[in-house]
Amino acid sequence: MAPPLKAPSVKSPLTSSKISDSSGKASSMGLPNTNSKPSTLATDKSKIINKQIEEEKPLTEPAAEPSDDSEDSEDDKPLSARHPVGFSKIKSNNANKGTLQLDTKPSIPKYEDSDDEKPLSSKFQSKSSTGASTRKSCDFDEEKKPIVAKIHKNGSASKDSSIKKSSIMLKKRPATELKSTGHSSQPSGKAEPKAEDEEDDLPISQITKKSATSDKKLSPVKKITKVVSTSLKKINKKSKKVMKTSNYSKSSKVPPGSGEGQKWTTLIHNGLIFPPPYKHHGVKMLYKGKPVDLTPEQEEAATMFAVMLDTDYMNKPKFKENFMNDWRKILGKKHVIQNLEDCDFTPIYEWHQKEKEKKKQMSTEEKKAIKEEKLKQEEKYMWAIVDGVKEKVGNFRVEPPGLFRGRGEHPKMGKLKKRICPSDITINIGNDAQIPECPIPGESWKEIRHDNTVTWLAFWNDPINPKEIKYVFLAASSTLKGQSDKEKYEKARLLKDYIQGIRAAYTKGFTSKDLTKKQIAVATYLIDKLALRAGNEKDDDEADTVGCCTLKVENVEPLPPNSLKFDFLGKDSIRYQNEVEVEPAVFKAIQQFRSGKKGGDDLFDKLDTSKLNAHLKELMPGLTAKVFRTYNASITLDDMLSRETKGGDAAEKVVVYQHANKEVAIICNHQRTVSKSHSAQILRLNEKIEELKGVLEELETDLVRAKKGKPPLKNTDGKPKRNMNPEALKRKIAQTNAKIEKMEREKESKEDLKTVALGTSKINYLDPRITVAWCKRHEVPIEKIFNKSLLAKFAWSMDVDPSFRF
DNA sequence: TAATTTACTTAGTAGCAACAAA
DNA sequence: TTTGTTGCTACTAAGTAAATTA
Repeated sequence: MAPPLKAPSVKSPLTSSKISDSSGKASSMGLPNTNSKPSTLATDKSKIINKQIEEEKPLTEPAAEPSDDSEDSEDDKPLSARHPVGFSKIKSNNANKGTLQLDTKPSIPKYEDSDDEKPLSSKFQSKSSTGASTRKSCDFDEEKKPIVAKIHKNGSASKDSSIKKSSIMLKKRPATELKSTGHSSQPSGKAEPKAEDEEDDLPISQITKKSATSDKKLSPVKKITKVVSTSLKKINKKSKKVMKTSNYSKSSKVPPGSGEGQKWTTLIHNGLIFPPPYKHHGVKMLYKGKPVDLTPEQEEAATMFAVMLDTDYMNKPKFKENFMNDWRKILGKKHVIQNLEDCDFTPIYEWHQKEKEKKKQMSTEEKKAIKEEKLKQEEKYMWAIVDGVKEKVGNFRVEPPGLFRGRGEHPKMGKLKKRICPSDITINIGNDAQIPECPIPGESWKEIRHDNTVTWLAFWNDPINPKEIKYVFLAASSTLKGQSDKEKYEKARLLKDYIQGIRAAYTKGFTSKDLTKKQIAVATYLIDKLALRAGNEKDDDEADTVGCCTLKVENVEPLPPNSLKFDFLGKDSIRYQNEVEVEPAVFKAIQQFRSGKKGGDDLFDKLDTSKLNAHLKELMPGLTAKVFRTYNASITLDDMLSRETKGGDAAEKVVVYQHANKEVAIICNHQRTVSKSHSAQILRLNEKIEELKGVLEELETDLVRAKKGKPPLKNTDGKPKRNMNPEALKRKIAQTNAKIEKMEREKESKEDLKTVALGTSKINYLDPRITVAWCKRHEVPIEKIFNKSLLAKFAWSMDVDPSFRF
């Protein structure tokens, strides 16, 4: 049996003082191999065959069959034989599970626990309508009904305001009408019937007719070509794309595919809101102890720096250097301020603190009034109407100027992020929609596009790195985002059918004579086993972080006989530290890849993400490196929930869920910095526990006395205590014990999770249908797991069949 | 084929509001 | 009522990956 893996420990350079490896919660780092149930192998194989017959989908040959013998020889082995490590925890449990019958209904997994099979009442469905993103017509709809236009609002329960009525017609597109990928979320085959029902509100013919009207009598295809008129250069490409998807126009009911081609037919929005202009405060900073006069522009930059005086950035010379270089440009060469060391920003800092304090001290009414005023100003920017559906816009506020807060050792940290003007911004909007008024008088947008093959509403070039683009997108609750979210999970589910073959293939590749093939095999293994990111190439003007393909020799240390010690900075400069036993062939391969290289050389010198992904695509259609993360995260959740959910009340089941969530977060190395108050909180808990232990001791003494018929001892302050009978004392002792235990658990859990971020995986990696179906099966209110935003984001998953398994 | 551009997803955190405990 | 804690949201940086260009 492989030794348990160490959890990646936790130390970002930026925060190194705050974080330390919490635990070595060993078992948790094991590779989620739940797919490896021997029993499901056969099932999966039959699935592949069924799918191909049913869908006439030749696709890429499922990698499940790299060759007949390889399949026989590999798949027949328990997965543990091929992945002796990393499976430590889950593997052993799975070993007991190998009794499933071959299931002829491909997408309906069988359950060991027959209770699980019982679909709960559909009360759940109705519950989902309380979520922020209901499929029901909202008040807004009702109001608009008389004007044929019906806008379905997606993504918020907040009050509506009017978006200017447009010449185009509005129709409903419920989120449940997401494009089916052939892997229905409804194993029962009743895939998303709701959409049709709801569309009944508006007869198809009517919709089509309206669309035609809105299209100014253009035939749909013509119209699309017209809408897609970004630039002459692009017309050919776009037309091709459009042709591919043009059959959508047969019925407006079919939402445009999100994968490629057309994303929308009509798009209306009001542009963006800009931050208010800078307000000169006149507080003078000191230079060599003397107050300095600054122009508003100079003062603005000084203030940006001053408000960061209490951040970690002040300990970063690069931050200060970059700031000073940019500030100097504003100050001018001859300015009295010549170096940062002689600057004293505290007067501005203190002024800012006072302003914050003032704000805090405002009465509730004042705060409310300000909030309402802000809402009033922003309301019109908050929404877009996409194909007649009112959708929330994600980031409708233009980013304000400030100092760049790059993470880790970012070479550009501290640089001045200049103010974005309308003339920096390109707007994307429907051809027939009114072009948003530029909110700053006398200025105008950089460009207006009408590109319906993209989902962004606007963009500007990042002032820090002009090659980078900042986009304005719809919110996560929007239909468009929901659709691609669902597609993401469907792709990950598809990997389930191929994973055995892929694993067999890369295992073969470990000993390939072709070095590129060998590196691809080992890299894929690491991505699968350790959930590493792909690792794109990075520029020199970014923080020096790596992913799998960009690992350096110094990041992976072989520890004989067959372990690897990983230590590198990944995304966001979060440190990944892990020591893991690997297959001997992998160990040997890594040694070979390292030989003759220096520490800073690429470990996989024959490899980059495009080569890797090109290879993965040969194994499964659409497969890329990141799919493994989604797959391993979701299958781990599904597996852990099914194994660990026992009886008990909802609260106990929520604990099971959180435990599974935590395992996934650890696998994905999702970290957070330890909160400033963490140690104080632990200290306080310890004090309380000690106090309770004291009480317990007294009670026990009293019990002994009470049994002898003696009165209790006096209190610590000398006062007499109430005389209780032994039974009452026993009850009290039990209560106190329970309290102590609860606090101990609380403390343990707090300590355990202090560096683990649970939210990231919930938002991005865990198929919400697993959660929703589990909640339905076990009568756990979904609100216990998903907050309001997640309910809105995952609206598309709410009607999943309770029997759904990933 | 490599480099660049484009479009999108994934990520941690600051700040604040809601809630709980004292 | 005050203070501490928790959880949510907005924010924006930093990834992935495909398409396009040189």
